[in-house]
Amino acid sequence: MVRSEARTRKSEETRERLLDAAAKVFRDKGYAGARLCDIAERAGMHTPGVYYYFPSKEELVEEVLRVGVARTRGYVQERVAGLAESASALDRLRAAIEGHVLMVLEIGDYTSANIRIFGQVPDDVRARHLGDQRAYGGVWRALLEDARAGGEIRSDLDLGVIRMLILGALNWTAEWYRPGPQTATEVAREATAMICDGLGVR
Amino acid sequence: MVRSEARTRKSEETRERLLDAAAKVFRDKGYAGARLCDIAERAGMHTPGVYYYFPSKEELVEEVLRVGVARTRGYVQERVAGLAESASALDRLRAAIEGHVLMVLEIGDYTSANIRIFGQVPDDVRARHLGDQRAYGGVWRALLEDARAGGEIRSDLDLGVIRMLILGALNWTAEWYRPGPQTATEVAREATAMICDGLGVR
DNA sequence: GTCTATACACGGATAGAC
DNA sequence: GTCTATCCGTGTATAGAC
Repeated sequence: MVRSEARTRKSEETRERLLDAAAKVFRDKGYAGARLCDIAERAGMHTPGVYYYFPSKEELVEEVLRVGVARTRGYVQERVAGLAESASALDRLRAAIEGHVLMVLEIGDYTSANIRIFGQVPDDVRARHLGDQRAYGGVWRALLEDARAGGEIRSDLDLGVIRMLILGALNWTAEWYRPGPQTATEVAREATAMICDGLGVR
Repeated sequence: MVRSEARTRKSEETRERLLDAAAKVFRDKGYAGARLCDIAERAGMHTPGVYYYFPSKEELVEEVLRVGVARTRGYVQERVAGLAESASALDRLRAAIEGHVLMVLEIGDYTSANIRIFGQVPDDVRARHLGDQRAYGGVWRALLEDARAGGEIRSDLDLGVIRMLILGALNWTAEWYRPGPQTATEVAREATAMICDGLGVR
């Protein structure tokens, strides 16, 4: 019993190493450009070893996508929930923006992988993943609608479009940000400033 | 002389058909996912025909990238230049936002292709293309700095980061927008509203 | 200029030993 | 569980006819 548990744990760890490696390689090379041998090597094994854990490249990428949204949603919700009761709806939106940026730039290889490869995976994989994606979109929809209901944001905006513009600004950071000139927190600060308050002088 | 000119013109047209096809296929499938046979078929020829016009897949994608930024920059600058003399720096920024969005969503297959595949092409192709990309970035840098110099936008922002956040919000529309609920012009309007004025009530 | 035929390399996936 | 060996489909690229 103990032995088999230990074995299971080791297997669990290897599977995770493999997923971690897959997230990084998919993010860097894209779906079609990522080779299973690159992923295997990064996880310290050879190509066929992958097939002990996942039946195909498609199922591997699917799991990366799934973990990506799940962790992102969890982290963003946690940050929003961690605010004081007195926080305004706009403050909650700011917290979500900051959380999402930190996941993309610092914490989440799975998050950045998800962002970069979602548009490249085979149609059936993307179709199966759409539900998870929409659930995360729902978090943002609620934040925006709360803010509008509370009169904290303008009433003349199409919140569906605004939601995608916000996520676009944040997701695109995965394409250009390199640590150095600015920290991820600074990028998040610029984002909340522009999105909530605009560039124009007040 | 006439004969050879006619031949050259036809060749020129075929080359353009091929590039048009390449832009669409690269945009839809990504760089690695795009097959030369897909591109050739869409252009009404067979795979080897491609090699009469381009020596390799890399040089083909390079040309698509080049045309993409060139046209985008041209169109955006044209729109900005078309404004009345009395236009403010913020109005000029709004015109650039609208122009860029229209290129991504309606006019420019090469623009959307560029956006979606730039991060996927082989390193040497991307390196050769960086100069063009930066030149277009310069257009936006100038617009933002003019606005700041004129006191039309807040002085506490990092314009380098802001520039990338703006382009991110606009570029990401290529990932989610489908004609239907909103027109491209409406998306552009939401973008200018959020970016220049912010979500918060004034 | 564009075709058919084909060389050639590569990457996903399987077989079977250990 | 992970290895070596290998199959096989696919995609870039070339040869050479028309």
